[in-house]
Amino acid sequence: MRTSDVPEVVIQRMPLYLRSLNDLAARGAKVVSSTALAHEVGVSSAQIRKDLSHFGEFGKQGLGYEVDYLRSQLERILQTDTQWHVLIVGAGALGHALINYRAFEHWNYYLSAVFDSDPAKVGQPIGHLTVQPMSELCNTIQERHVEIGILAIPAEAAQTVADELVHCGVRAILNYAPLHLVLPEDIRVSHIDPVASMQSMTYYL
Amino acid sequence: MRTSDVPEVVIQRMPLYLRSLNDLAARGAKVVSSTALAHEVGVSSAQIRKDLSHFGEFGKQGLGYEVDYLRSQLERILQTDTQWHVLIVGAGALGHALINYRAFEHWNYYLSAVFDSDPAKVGQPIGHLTVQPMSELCNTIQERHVEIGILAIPAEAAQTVADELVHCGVRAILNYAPLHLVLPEDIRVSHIDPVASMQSMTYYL
DNA sequence: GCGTGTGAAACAATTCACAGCG
DNA sequence: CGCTGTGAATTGTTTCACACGC
Repeated sequence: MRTSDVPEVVIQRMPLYLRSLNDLAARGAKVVSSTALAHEVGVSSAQIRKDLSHFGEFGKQGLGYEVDYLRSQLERILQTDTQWHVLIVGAGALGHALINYRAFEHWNYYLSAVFDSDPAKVGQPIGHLTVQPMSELCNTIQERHVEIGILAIPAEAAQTVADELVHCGVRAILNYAPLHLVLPEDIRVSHIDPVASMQSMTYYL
Repeated sequence: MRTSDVPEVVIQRMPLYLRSLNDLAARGAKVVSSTALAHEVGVSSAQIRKDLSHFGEFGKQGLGYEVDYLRSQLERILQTDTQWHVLIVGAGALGHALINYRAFEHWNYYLSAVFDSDPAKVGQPIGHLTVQPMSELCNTIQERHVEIGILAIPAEAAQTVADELVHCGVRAILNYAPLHLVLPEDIRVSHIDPVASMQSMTYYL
């Protein structure tokens, strides 16, 4: 199947499947049915079968899916079997938390550098990194082949910094700043906004 | 319109509209058309008009929407015009970042308490809070009328703690732990998973 | 028998396009 | 004339239900 005809909602569910397969493997499961996996992930079994069918036939009729095999296939599809170089812009509390978040490295996302525009923060160590000045942004992206940027800065600066990241070669941005980034179509953007999540929930309360 | 017939995707977009209206107001805009707001938010103008129509008629034909009026209506709908009491479980790097994140208070989400199961962390100050032991969870929820819980703990503990939160009266959970929580239907859950967001992006790279 | 993979059917969301009103 | 609000049309997503193969 070609990239362009897999719906984006499907791509967003694939990581959930991968995560559950990982958990199942850790618990010693060798085989899993779509029904069992569905229960684990919180979706319907038909949805899992349909989603996976976009990429091939991974199961065995009457049996289910081999956990290790399906996991390796999902890792290949999501490209989590190769190393990615990531940088963070913003050395505040969020930047700290992200750098200390071990799950990134566990999933092959290596935090290569952290930047901040505040001269008082430049030079400070955070985890295994040292805060660099914004002037070194482009060089670092190109020298270390950074493909992904994380924006952990206030909204005011985010569009400008995002433009710079893209200009220097970054192709995906995880945006923690509360605004809609306008970027070229071929740049992937994911947006995390805890306040928006809260507001959606309080609607129902 | 009744709650139950407004699609969930619409509810998830409402906070984006509110945020942009806030920005527009800060920039001095008095009136905004669906086209202009759409540009700001990154959706189509028809979608904005359709979404808003679920809740009433807020615009003026030939003119657009009064920024302040629409904003106040969205705040009412999302219930961001009332104070909410929030607690955090997990006093790690993420817990620190969340406590220091001023946007919560700005939007009427007051962090009332932080808990951790690690005795070494109990008693430590974080921002304006002091880390409490898990044994005080239920009492605090009930005494301070906490409606929302944030899980900033490892996946292993998350289901157990979520069950406890719900048992003690919490009605919405913002879940940072990488697993699917199984909870009663009337409990709202939002899930934030940076790794899943990354994995969806690297699919396309 | 069991559970996948998949067309067909049902359902949901988005876009279109325009009547209607200020 | 400009822009909202909204049915109708389109497009997209999920569920159903069953043929097929282990």
